[in-house]
Amino acid sequence: MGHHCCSKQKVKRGLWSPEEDEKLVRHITTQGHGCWSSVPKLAGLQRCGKSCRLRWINYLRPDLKRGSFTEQEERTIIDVHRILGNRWAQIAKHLPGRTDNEVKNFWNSCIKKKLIAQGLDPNTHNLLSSSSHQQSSRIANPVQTFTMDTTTTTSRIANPVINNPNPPYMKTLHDDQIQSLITTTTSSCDNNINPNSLLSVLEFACSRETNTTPIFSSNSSGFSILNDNCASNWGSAIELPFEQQSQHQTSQQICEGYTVNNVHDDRLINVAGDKEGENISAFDGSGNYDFEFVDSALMAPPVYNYSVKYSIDDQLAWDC
DNA sequence: AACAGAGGCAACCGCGGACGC
DNA sequence: AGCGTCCGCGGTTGCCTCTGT
Repeated sequence: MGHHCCSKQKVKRGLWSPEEDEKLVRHITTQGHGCWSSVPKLAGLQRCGKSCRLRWINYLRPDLKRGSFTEQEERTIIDVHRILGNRWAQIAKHLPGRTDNEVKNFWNSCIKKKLIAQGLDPNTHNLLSSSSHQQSSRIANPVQTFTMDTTTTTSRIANPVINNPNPPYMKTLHDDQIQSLITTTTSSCDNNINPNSLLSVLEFACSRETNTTPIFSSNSSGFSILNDNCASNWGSAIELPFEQQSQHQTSQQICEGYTVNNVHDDRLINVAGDKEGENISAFDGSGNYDFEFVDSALMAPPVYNYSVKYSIDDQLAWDC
């Protein structure tokens, strides 16, 4: 069965010839694509509009980056996938010059196997050995909205990002423990967070406060926040001197070993050099990280600060 | 050299949402 | 409100190339 958009006409299928590519490129660069369904006729192609669109987006667009994925791109894909799942188009927005199709293919052919080889479930990013119990219960009872419980937290959150399959601090949380950690309070936020992921909890906390979708990511120097609206965001994390940390914090211990400090502070954070102005991370050299989330659209931004305190052992684990 | 199997990737398919009439 | 069309997305397919025997 052909596409409904082209069922009436005789269309060619399969691989595109260089001549067809040339026709399509010439048409779009001179006329723009306009309505895709009219492109084949105007460009003199025996293809359906859908096929033309796909060919242009995935292959002929001039801003596409060709070649292998870099390690940093791979890490970005993994980190964003952990938050968003198989939303390839959203993930691709974090990778300038890459298409959703390319990211999807790379995931299926390469990253997926790497994660499995590391003992991680590519769907949940949790350890394969411990994920089945939690995964099944989460599917059966999906959690849509959360806020953090500030009083009943006793267990450390497992970190799904790290590669070491058996880190000494890794603990598996059962659902009742997760529920004691996180409680549902709001219906206005549709974030679907993975309560096993510290980063996911932080991501939720920020998005709840700012109505944006910051994506936390780990890298060799600590954490970053990948701004969902910024394609070239990897360079946007700024290290702040730790002494700039706010003096007016209200602490929320989200689990043993981890504290999130929620700061409502009038102090204007210097975001010079950060074009998007969306994220800042600071490291004081003693195992304390401080997140300060700033809305770049505001000149005198409300500042939401998040500190995560953890041991040097944990830092090493993040770095590996 | 010939063949088979595996892997990578481009393209297709079907669905759902947005939009206009 | 209902219908048709278009577009974008994620899942899937199938072809081509590579690698091992």
